[in-house]
Amino acid sequence: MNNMQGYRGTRDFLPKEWKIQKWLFANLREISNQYGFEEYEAPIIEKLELFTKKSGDEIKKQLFNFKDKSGRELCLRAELTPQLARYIVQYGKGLKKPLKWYSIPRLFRYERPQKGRYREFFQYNADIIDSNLKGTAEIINLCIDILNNLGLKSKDFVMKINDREVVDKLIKKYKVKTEEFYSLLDKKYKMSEKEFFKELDKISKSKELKKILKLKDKECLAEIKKNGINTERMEELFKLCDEEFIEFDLSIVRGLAYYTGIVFEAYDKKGYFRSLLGGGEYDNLISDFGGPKIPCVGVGISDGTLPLLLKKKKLLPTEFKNYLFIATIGEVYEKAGEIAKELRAKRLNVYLNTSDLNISKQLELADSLNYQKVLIIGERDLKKGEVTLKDLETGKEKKVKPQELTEIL
RNA sequence: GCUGGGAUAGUAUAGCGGUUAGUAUAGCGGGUUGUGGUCCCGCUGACCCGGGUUCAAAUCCCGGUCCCGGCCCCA
Repeated sequence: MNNMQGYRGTRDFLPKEWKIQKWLFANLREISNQYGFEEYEAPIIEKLELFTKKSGDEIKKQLFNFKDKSGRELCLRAELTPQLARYIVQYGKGLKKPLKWYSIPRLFRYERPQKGRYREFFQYNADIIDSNLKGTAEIINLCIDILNNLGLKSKDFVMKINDREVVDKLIKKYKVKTEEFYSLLDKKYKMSEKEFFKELDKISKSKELKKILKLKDKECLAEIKKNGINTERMEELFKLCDEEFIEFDLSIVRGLAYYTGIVFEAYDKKGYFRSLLGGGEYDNLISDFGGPKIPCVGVGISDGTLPLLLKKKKLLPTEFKNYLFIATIGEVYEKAGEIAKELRAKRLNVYLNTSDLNISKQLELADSLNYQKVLIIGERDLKKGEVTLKDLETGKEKKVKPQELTEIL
């Protein structure tokens, strides 16, 4: 074919695709604002050190890193949280807390592209700096609201919640190896139940633990409590969230080291896709970056999986209406320009024909661009002091005087 | 890092050793030079690259490149 394709793992957003992207962002912003979260931004380029600090040099394999002309080690940001941590360390002293902040960064990861995974992607982030259990509930409710607002209901997704502290207590009580146990939990849904318990048998012979892992949701939590482990925070959290959407699930552990308490992930109910979003409480990140110890909670929603589910559920918008298209016939451009200027002064969406297309072609163009109305300004009519206003949906049209337009439209 | 599949017009596809490389859709032009959507006609437009096998390759073989999946990982 050709070698004009874009770079591996990136996506090209023509107006058609970008409109959907913007629609998604608009939803995220709307709900975030409703929850009183403030938007912020951060540089796409950062010092490499900021990303290797917490995750070690290993992470370099997954980063787009490079040197600037003075030899400084830099990279394209692969996540937002370290930048947020940097902001808090750098500017946090002067900011009243708690902070409820969100952002929709473009992120870059050097990894193999897969379904719903790209090398360049967007990931909505919302965090509460200086948070508590109520804050965690607020973030979870925010996420549920976002998904609801996009048209996803409780039959479509479930918010799975776990508490890392509970997992850690299980690990201690049943004397299993932390890494092995986490890794097994994480893989729970990737294997059959039989396989899972066969694997579990290799790392623990405990009948109690086995029983816990056989149970689900509330029953699982109750069983854990019965075995003397404190599950109070989970119970409190359940009171603060909408039960319709949430579920306790021990297998939600999240990969990263920085989560310390409650963690959560939303999944489509059919289990077609990877997680739709994920987040949790992190208490040590700010201090790890040299700041004070501040409990935080955050969530990330990337544009990898979520649009796949929305598409499957036919929830992506297909039509974006524009308002007024001004078509011209003959030498009327000056007058058309004046009219456009007046209407635009009213903040209306006005497309002014600048082409030499004939009226048929202009109407076709207006139609394909989804304009609701066309104002036809023709030489012949204009001599009579008239223009034609046509409704593209109904096909009806009427003659009006140019000076009436600002009233009518 | 490990693996499976694939590559034909802008897009989606048919063809599976000999085809004027077919179809749909989009684009452009016309039917209709002051009226779009429907309809009709026309035009533009493609076999990823390199090598091999063969009288003959889009088709078979080898290598490359790229794409799409899965595993690992997933902040």
